[in-house]
This record gives sequence, structure tokens and C-alpha cells, in this order.
Amino acid sequence: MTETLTPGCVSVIDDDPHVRGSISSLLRSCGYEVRLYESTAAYLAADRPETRCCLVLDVRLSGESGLEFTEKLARLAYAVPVVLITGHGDIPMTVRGMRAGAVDFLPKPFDDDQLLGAVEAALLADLGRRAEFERSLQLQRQYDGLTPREKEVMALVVTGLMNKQVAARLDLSEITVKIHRGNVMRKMVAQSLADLVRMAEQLGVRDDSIHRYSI
Amino acid sequence: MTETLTPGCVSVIDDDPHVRGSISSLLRSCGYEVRLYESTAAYLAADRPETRCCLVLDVRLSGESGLEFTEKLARLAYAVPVVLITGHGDIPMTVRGMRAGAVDFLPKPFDDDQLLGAVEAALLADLGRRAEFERSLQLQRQYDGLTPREKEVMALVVTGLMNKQVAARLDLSEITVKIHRGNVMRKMVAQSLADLVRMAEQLGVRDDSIHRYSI
DNA sequence: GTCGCTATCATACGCAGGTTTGGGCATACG
DNA sequence: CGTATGCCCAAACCTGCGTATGATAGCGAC
Repeated sequence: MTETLTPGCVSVIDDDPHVRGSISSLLRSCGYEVRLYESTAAYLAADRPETRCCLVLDVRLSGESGLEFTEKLARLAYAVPVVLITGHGDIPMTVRGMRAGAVDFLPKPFDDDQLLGAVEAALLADLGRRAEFERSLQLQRQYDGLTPREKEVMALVVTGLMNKQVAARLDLSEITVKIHRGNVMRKMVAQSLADLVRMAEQLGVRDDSIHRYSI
Repeated sequence: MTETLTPGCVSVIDDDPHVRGSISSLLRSCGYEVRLYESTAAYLAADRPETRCCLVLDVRLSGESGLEFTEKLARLAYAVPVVLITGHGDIPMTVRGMRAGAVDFLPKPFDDDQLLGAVEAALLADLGRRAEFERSLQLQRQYDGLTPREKEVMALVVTGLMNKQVAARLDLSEITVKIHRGNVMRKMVAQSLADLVRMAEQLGVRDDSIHRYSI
């Protein structure tokens, strides 16, 4: 019965071998790739899956708690979607898990369909997140290729300053600003100022010394 | 003991008069303005507070459930932060509430401090949300003031097209595009193309007929 | 019908953006 | 020491943008 819509890799972290086994057999029977870990440390030590993936994580673990780990993951640039499961859950724990960005929070025992639904949602979430992450990584690589001066010029240009104003602010001649600006456009592979502005927005690049009138 | 950091108005919706009364006295003693309702319908019928505000909402209500109401609120442009409270909560209910965007989910009975903390967090959230809402409202008003043609020109301009290209796409002469473009800048109160691009981003204005190479 | 708004276009001027060519200076790396 | 890189500037040139000024035309409101 392989009716999986979005195939992918599910990493299961649970310190109970029996739980790992039953979840594993369920997911595998549906066509998912499954990797099993007994602790968050073991998971971190392993390689990341290349394909779409998610995490099924027990809240109560011997080492680091599943909640703490979820919160830690949320602080990363690229967070894997997490499905939390627990045998002894309560409402405050659920609140904390969901706040940390968990896709779902399932109290044991749960139906097969509940877990499958949560895993499916998590893999679907990873689809979009992964694409966005790749884009922002590429953008960051381009931005890192700029020289310090070019970054300064870019920050001022995307705030809407004219070359003349940029030159005054950086104590340069206008022609120099034009050259830097041209370099920025080429290195960032921006085909228009509008493009560059959107890239800067996504990178969080802006001039701190200016108080903007809008946004 | 008025040690409130962010004063504001708390609307309490609970069908139990006793609960309303006790929550009310607690919040009032801390300096909050409190309004009491016995149903979501009664809340909707009343005026919205002008100041910073939040909602304390019982999950189990006689009419519309608190969860449904929270989900409905979340679909609005400007959603009031909600603190959910319940006497008979479980984990799936908590998951649903938090997914709907609730700030907190408190099982009864709760400590005074728990409610106060949640209300404080909700009011703080409303601070930022309210400012952002005002800005986007203002922006929308300006955008609505554009003529259809001006909106078309704006959409193409912020994607990075030159006047010449915009003219070709709309089958106009370049000078006409320039005039429309000037009108757009003036009506949107944008001081630079960069400003206009950011405004368009926030408004969700973009040209659908073009496949963008980035973002 | 007249007023006002929208939309269209033309000519022309001034300013801003962008590139090329060419040059000078400092620093870092081998 | 030579080379590369980053940074700076200038003259010249082309293109694009923005704004007058002026003119025509359709359309809805009063």
C-alpha cells in the first residue's frame, strides 16, 4: 500500500527500541525511507538526508529533551520540520512544543493515520522550506563575494539614495560609486535595481544609519 | 499593585459569569481595562477597543467554540492576539489552538501569574501587530488611489522593467509610461524606486505574466 | 453641455545611471 | 620583487528617467 504523495526520509528519535521498531515498520510500509536514532546526539552525528525529510521526535528522551532539541532546531537557519510524540504529555508541554514550531504533537498511543498525516504534512512543509533555503543560500554566497566597500554602496543604494548622495555619505566621488554599483549588480546577478532591492530585503541588508520614512 | 508594563484592554469571553468575574477582578487590579462578554457574538457586536488589546477566550462556549473563533480571527487581516483558557483541555485541542495562532493555552485552574504573563505577552504582540496593520492600511489606501492603468504600470515597473519595455508590453508610447510612472510615485508617496519596490512587496503587487528569475 | 478625470501622445530640456578607457595607490600573497 | 586585489578618481559617451508644456479624446457626473 504505497500511496505516499510526497516520498521522503523520516528520521525517528526515540529511546525505546520497541517504539522505533513499530514506527519504522509503519512508515516503511508506506514507502518512506526511515532512519532510527536513540538520541538527539546520535541524530546529529549522522549525515543529513539529501532529499525531503522530517523528524519524528519523542519528547521524553534520556539525554537532551525533545522539546529542547526542537527549540534548538528552530533557531537554525534551516530547521527540519518536527513531529513531536509523547507518552506523558500535558497542555503546557504541548504549548511549548508548538511554539517551538512543531508541525504536530501526538500523544501516545496514536493511530497509524494520525502519524502518517503528521509526517505527510511535515514532509510537505519541508518541500517549500528546502527550496527557500537553497535560494537564500545562493543569495548569501553572492553577497559574500562583495568587497566591504561594495556592501556599503549596496546598502545605501537599496535604501533609495542617488549615486551623488551615496558618494557624499561615503566621502567618495560619484564615479567611484557608479563603479562599485556596477560591480554589485554584476556580482549579485541583479538585472535591475528592483531585483537588488528584493535581494537586499531577503538578506536583511539595509543601512542602519538612516531612519527610513516607510516600512 | 499596578506594575503593568503594557497597559491595554483585555476582552474576556466566557459563558461562566463566575469565571468572568474572577478574571476581571484580577486583571483590573493590575491596571488593565477589562471588557466582559458571554459569547463571541456579543464580543463581535461590541465596539473594538482603540488601544492595545487582546482576547482571553474560553474554548468551550455555548455558541461558537473558542477554537473556531480563534481560527476565524486568524483569517482576518488584523487578528487580535488570543489567550485560550479551558477547563477540559486535551493535547489535540491545544495543538489546534496553537496552530490557529493563539498566544497561549491555559488549562483551568491556572495561577494568577500564568494568566497575567499570557495577557502581557498578548498585549505586547498586539503592539507590533497594530503598528504593522496601520502601515499596511495606509499603504493600501494609497494604492487604491491609483487608476487601473497606473496599477498596471506600477506592477511592471517594480518587476524591474524599463519604461521602454513597459510601454511595449502595454502597447503605449514611452512618454505615457513616464507620466503614469510619475503619478504612481507621487500618489504612493515613494521617494525612490527602491521605496516603491518595497511597498509593492508588502502589498503583494507584482506582474503575474512574468516569470521572475529570482525570489 | 460643461466640468473633471483618465488616458493618450509629442517635443524638449536637464539630470541621473552606466560603461569604457586609463591612471594612481596601498596591501597581501607567493 | 612581481602580481593580484581592492580602492580610488577623471573624461567622455550613451542611455534612461523625470518633468515641463501643450494638445486630443473618451467618459461619467452635475
